Amino acid sequence: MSRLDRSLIAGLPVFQGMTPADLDRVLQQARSLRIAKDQTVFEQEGDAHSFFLLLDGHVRVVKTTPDGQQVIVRYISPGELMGIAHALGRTTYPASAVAAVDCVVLAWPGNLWPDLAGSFPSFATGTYKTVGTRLQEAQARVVELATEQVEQRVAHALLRLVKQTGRKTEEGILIDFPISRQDIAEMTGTTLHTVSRLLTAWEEKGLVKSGRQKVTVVEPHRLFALAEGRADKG
Amino acid sequence: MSRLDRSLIAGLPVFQGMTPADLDRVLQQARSLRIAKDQTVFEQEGDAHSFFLLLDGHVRVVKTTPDGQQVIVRYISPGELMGIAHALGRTTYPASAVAAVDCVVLAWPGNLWPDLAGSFPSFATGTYKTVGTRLQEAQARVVELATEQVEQRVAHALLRLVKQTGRKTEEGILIDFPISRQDIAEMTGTTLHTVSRLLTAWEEKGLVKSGRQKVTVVEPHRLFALAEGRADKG
DNA sequence: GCTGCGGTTTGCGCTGGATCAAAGTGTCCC
DNA sequence: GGGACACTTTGATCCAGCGCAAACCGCAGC
Repeated sequence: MSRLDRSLIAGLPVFQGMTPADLDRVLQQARSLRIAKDQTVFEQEGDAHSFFLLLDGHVRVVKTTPDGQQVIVRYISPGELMGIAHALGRTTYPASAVAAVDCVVLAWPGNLWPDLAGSFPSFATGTYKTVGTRLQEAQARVVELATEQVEQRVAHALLRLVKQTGRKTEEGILIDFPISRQDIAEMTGTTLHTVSRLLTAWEEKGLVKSGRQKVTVVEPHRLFALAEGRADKG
Repeated sequence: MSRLDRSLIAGLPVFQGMTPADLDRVLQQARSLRIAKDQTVFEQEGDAHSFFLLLDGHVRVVKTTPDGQQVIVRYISPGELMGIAHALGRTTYPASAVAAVDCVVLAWPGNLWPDLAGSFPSFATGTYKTVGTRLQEAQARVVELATEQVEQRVAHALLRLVKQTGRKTEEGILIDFPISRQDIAEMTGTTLHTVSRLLTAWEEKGLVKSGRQKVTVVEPHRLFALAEGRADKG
């Protein structure tokens, strides 16, 4: 296996405050993996053998209900940790992770966690901060689902994606990986039909442009107004 | 202030593995507070000055939307931590906590967290385990809200309460604090009207008994079947 | 006991979105 | 170039659950 260069991870929030030597030691324990599009990184209910850092690509974290319905919990962007069940004392993954595009990830054996967290307190703190953010996000989504109408929820979901993975183009801000109506529906608890109708309505109003597995937000501020429930003139 | 006895907290999951001397040292840093019914323990967005352990009573954790709608995030039972924003590197509380009945809590200054976590690793681990559980719960609720009908969601909510705070009576399992239709509605993203209709329907089928701010689950297994979406005969 | 208040029940009409169905369209692959 | 497949659009229908309104009830305080 080729040696991993510390420049891969230096500068990431989770590794802040670590010396180059520390980074090398951490990297020595990791394996680098290539995950093809639509392959799973880890499986819901599966034994939590590893935890991961996404280096490149985009990963969908999905929960499946007993009757087969899927809900997209979040998207992971490069530089983020995933599968960190071990850090929270769990032994199975609570969800599945599927590559939305071809990905590169680093994987550490899960049982290494206590060791790493002990040796590198700033790594531990960084991880817990991530967890805190995700807990808060999850609770925010509970509030959203409990109080908002579908239109607002879809608007919020798009804005979140724009913020997380938006890439500026001349048309507006493009969500930087293939995403279908179905995916958006699974993020917001609605159906692909309703999402499709919303997007065409928004497109007519000039808020977004969208195509096959592709969404570009043209006027984020107006979409935001919509998400907040403020009526949109035009 | 009266000295706090370690028997108050010995045996709680979060303090597992600590010596009596350790417990005393931790307790020395805490203040004990009495919170009257409907008083708030901490406020959403407020500066996270402390973290808390509920000794006695029941606390409602509530998020309020900009337009004033409330969502009940969870109920805290005796022995549980709350307001642990500090442990996750946050500086404000993401929600409010309101006493559902008269309560007794222990409060530690928030800035003591790194100190305590450093000195008592098992306390830190215990806390993170709690956080892990809550994250998972929150995600489970996202899935619930995204995929289930109101009837199933309300059934799930009641079952969760029963498990958490149920007290056996001759009629069935009573939820051990005053809870209104409105409260249940705010836990499940519906209206008190719908909750009321559901409860009367269930009462007719003999699944539950309920009254003013009071719910008793008579047949948990049948309610569970309902929550899972399996039709109920009779 | 009566009165007031907060909580609960119930009826009714309406509508946001789900469901079902079918036809369009972009893209990859042979 | 021509399928074929996956994704998307659009129409038509239906109903779960919301909003509104009004009555009802249990409990605390006077």
